[in-house]
Amino acid sequence: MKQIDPDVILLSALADPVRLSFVRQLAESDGICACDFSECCSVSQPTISHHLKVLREAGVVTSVRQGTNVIYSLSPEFGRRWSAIGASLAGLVPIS
Amino acid sequence: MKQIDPDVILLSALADPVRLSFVRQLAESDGICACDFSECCSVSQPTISHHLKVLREAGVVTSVRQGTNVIYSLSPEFGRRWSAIGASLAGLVPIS
DNA sequence: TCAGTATATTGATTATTGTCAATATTTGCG
DNA sequence: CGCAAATATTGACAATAATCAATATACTGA
Repeated sequence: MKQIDPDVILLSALADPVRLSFVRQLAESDGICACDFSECCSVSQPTISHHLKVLREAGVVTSVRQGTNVIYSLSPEFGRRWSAIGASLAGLVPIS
Repeated sequence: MKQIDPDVILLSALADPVRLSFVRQLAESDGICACDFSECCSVSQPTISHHLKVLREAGVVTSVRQGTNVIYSLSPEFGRRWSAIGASLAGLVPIS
């Protein structure tokens, strides 16, 4: 069944050890070259590219080209979306 | 690959449309009988039981028996865990 | 204890997802 | 243009997860 609920898409994007590792790295920096993700998780270049695509389509990350490189960053909307889901699921206070 | 990261386990538990629907319902109430989840998602009783087990083992819900029924509730720790993950991934302010 | 109801488990099947090798595309530079 | 480097896509396969039918277990009340 293809997902339509954007929250399920977002959660699915994060629910993978490789992708969550990527996001954790991105949370610590202002932008990471796709080529630098290969250091962490012993997966192939196509697999890295695939995971980054999943994160991008879920709205977790954004990307910009710089020459032959592509720089990935956390999406500026991600924090707000996380907060909103937390508000609806656990009664947390959403970001205003 | 079996998951060990508890955050991946938590996110995986939520990253399913049926389970997220259950959690949304639980967020609106103080406790729901397992038998009452059958109304929403047109899945069989064993499937409901399976999904509730996934949520329980991930720490999202807790359960208590009341007679032949089992009442499920959101785990009291869930909000804090959500908040902590948001803090680490998106720089959100964690619950104190 | 027995019958009835609710929930859980087992086993099998199907659907989805992660992974890689091979290849294509994009970009910068002589 | 032609080459090299970085990233993306395709196609195939393996691993994982969702689902159900059948069955087992737990509890209540007669």
